Amino acid sequence: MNLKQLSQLLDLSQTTISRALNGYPEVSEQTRLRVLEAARRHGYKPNSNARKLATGKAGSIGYVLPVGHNVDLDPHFVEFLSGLGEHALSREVDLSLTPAPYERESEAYRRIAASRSVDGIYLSSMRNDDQRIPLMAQLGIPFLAHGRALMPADGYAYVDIDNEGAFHDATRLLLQLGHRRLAFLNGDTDFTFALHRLTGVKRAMAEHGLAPETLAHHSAAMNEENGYRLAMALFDGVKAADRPTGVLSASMFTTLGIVRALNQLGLSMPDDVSVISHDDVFPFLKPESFSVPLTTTRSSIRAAGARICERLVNIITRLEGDPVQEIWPVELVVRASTGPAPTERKAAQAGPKQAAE
Amino acid sequence: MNLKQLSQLLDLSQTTISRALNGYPEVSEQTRLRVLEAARRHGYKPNSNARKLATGKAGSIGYVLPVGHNVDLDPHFVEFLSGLGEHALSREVDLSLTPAPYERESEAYRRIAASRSVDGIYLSSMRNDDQRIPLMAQLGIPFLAHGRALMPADGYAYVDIDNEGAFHDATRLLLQLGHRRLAFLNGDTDFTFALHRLTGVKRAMAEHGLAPETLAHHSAAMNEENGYRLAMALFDGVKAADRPTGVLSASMFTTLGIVRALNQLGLSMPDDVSVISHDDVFPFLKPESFSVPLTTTRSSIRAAGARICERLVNIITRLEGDPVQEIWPVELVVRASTGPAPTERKAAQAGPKQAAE
DNA sequence: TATTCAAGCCAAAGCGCTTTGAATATCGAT
DNA sequence: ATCGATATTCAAAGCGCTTTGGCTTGAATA
Repeated sequence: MNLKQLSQLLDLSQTTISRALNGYPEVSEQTRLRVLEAARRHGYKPNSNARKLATGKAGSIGYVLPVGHNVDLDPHFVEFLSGLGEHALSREVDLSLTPAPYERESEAYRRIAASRSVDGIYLSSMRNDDQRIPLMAQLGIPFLAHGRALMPADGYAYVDIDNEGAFHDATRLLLQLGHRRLAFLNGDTDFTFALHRLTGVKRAMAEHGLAPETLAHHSAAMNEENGYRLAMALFDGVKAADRPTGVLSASMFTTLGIVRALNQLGLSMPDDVSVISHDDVFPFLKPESFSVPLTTTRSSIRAAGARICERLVNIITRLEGDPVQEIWPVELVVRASTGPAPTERKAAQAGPKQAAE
Repeated sequence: MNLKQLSQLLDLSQTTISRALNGYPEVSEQTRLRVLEAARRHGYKPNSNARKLATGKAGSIGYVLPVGHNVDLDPHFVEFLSGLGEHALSREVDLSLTPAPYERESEAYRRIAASRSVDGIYLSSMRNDDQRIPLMAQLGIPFLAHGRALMPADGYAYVDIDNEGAFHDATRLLLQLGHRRLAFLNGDTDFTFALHRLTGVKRAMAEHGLAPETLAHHSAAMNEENGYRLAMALFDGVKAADRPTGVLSASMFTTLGIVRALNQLGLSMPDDVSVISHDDVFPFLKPESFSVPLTTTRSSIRAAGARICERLVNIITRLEGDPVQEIWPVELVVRASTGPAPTERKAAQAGPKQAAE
């Protein structure tokens, strides 16, 4: 059933039907009802491609899905998607995923832009010197970044969280608890968020007079395996006086690995080691779901998804004019995985003594 | 830049340009080269909506994304998506996600079908009496299910894994190891896969002369929390003679919770309890990533994603005629989390004695 | 030399919608 | 009875592509 057939059926022009269906005022209420009813009865839905061609609107948001053998879409994405989807629902937009290998990413963006298959593009996993930002500007397609690049710091719209602040505060907590030997199992520093976090950690250390070189910093993909491997390297066979007592972890999965390593080595949390993890608020893996509930820097990636959808739609409909940079504060939630540094505790038990380190 | 402009530029008809670009033979090689070169230089890409309208092909696969407050998209989806995306890339199709709350799911499918915005639909999370199968047939849109429904068992195309066989084999292993008190922390039995698995477990038990009522079976969403909660209910404060010695777990996340509970209760794996988990092969959480490497029933959900994309494209292009039901075997991978039942071991140590139970 | 045929190109007709500009009907006010 | 305003409807022109059917060539065939 298409417009023409329906119009013949009702003995009305296509114009009137189209207007009736799309809520234009220049249609009598009686006609509109008749049209609506007939459309419903015959299950008429406008052909979306024809409509898109006629209006020039795609009614969808685009995303380039990174694929390839070394690329693992991580579980963050699914949470993000949930948030996006929730909001997209209320705005009646679809999400269009275009798979592309990382090497041919820009080609994919160009194709999407030139073929006008989407109204706007959402960017994620921002890198330090992200080429996509100038590209988007050049292609003249509305876009919104989740996270920011380091280099072209301004002039484009993004939603990000305060990664630096979060890890600054987390580090400060460890320092306040007396920890002096810190480790940071960071994500891949090709990504800006990882660099921001590192900056936060170092800033807090500097504020407490600690040399940045004393930080054991490791950068790797955020998964269980790497968490375990790096934690083992940090703790296994290292004598107590030399090993870190405070560990910062970039993701819940990394933390899963850290905890396994600690368990295996018979080190306890927080007595031997305090751990603070970043938590993107996964419903399937919560900080309470650890043998010792984790102290975390918490920021819902799902909420970010919803917000990004909202803003991207606004950008597309030109409700949002000048590019807005939005940075969300991150909450530090103290649970049981953090405690006084071992030396501190010992000192406290033994009575006044020299300060640690 | 559109077709018309390009055609004027080259002083050729739109027809010829279109043919040259789409690889039709009735264009001289020389002309084709000229067209290709000009298109590249001016960055011409056909408007995808116009092309879709003209051809009636959408060049994309549709998926209805379940959203809502009680619906958590789980990490399985992201793995599945990776597989799908990898294959989609080679076939040059996009993936179109339409968010919809579960209650208004069928409306979403109807809209997608009527508006012809996609060429085919992929269905997942199949339920026992899944309404979508008759709906799809009624709407006359090509589709492929990941998993199957219980009721209309035939007449539609699906890719599924042999859940029954997998859990049968896993159960048999436990029984062969002498376990007699079994527990199964299953997924939500609204879903067919969960029912199939239960059937597998019971069949193996029957084969070994065990009454199905002796199985401690619990059905819940597959996450860490439920794994922990149910395992605690099973083991906490229950005397050794009464508690299960063999546990089957529906997912790695559930298992994460089970392991936490066992650790907390001081029960060891596999000495006190043997555990077999289903493993969908997540790159971010592997069976080796447990304090005791897990025995698993393994089936890559990513591979299923790739295969489903492949077959769906075949169905769309009518390369695949009659609906094919494809059921993948599942591998049982024995690692360290399974061992002889405690009573068996004791009996073996103490010399010949009566058989367990 | 006349005929046939393939190669290469084109004009125009859709695809199914939205939207412009114009036509008609209605009605109170003149 | 006339006019302008208002409400309602319509025919037709796109949107940018693909595809049908036909038109020229020039070479091969008879």
